[in-house]
Amino acid sequence: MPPRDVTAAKALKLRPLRRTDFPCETLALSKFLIGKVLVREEPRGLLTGRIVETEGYPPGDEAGHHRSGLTKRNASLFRACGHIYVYRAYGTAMMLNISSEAEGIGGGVLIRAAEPLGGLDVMRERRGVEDIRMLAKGPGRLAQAFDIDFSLDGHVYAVGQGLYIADDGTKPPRVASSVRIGITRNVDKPWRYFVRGSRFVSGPAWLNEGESQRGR
DNA sequence: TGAAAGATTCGCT
DNA sequence: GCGAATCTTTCAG
Repeated sequence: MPPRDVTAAKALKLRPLRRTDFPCETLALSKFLIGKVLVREEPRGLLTGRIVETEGYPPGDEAGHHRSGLTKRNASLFRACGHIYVYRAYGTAMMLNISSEAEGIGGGVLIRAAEPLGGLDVMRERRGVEDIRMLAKGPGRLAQAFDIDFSLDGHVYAVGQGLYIADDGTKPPRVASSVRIGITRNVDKPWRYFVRGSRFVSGPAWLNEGESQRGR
């Protein structure tokens, strides 16, 4: 008989994706994840949110943590695509990534923001805010709302491991791209992807209107 | 062993 | 809207 989590997911009409369903290429995976549902399994129930913003850090990208080769800290980025990489930036914010290239090649996708769908009370309690738009808008907030920590780092992505991605059958949203946020190298590469018009996307408003509407 | 940088967030003006 | 807080890892000497 299936675990309770799986039953609950079924009730939400979620179809958990397997690791083999992911495209094994950084930018393809970045776009693929937009519109999918991030699911966190925890004792109090399922936390769910639709992914509305990602950033790709392909092999050779000077802005990626894998730029200086394999180290103890970034080892997860060099694992086969579908491994979870978690790290802390600026001492306070946790970031959730998924490795996106073949074993031995450094590359990853950062999940930057999500639209909360289920488990809102738990998220509000963790985040200490009521506004639904503030629950998972930005990588650090998303990680806090979904209780992401180092215990997930290095795990192979798999359904039933506490964290997975699902498809709820909705049509893929219109995806726009822009330059990435918060980096100092390769700042001109348009490897950030987001749902145009979503209020749950982080970053300055002018960046989220889409590159085609910037007027130049 | 020390110094510097970093894929951000929060609070205050 | 702007500036400070915070901590781990990495690189250089």
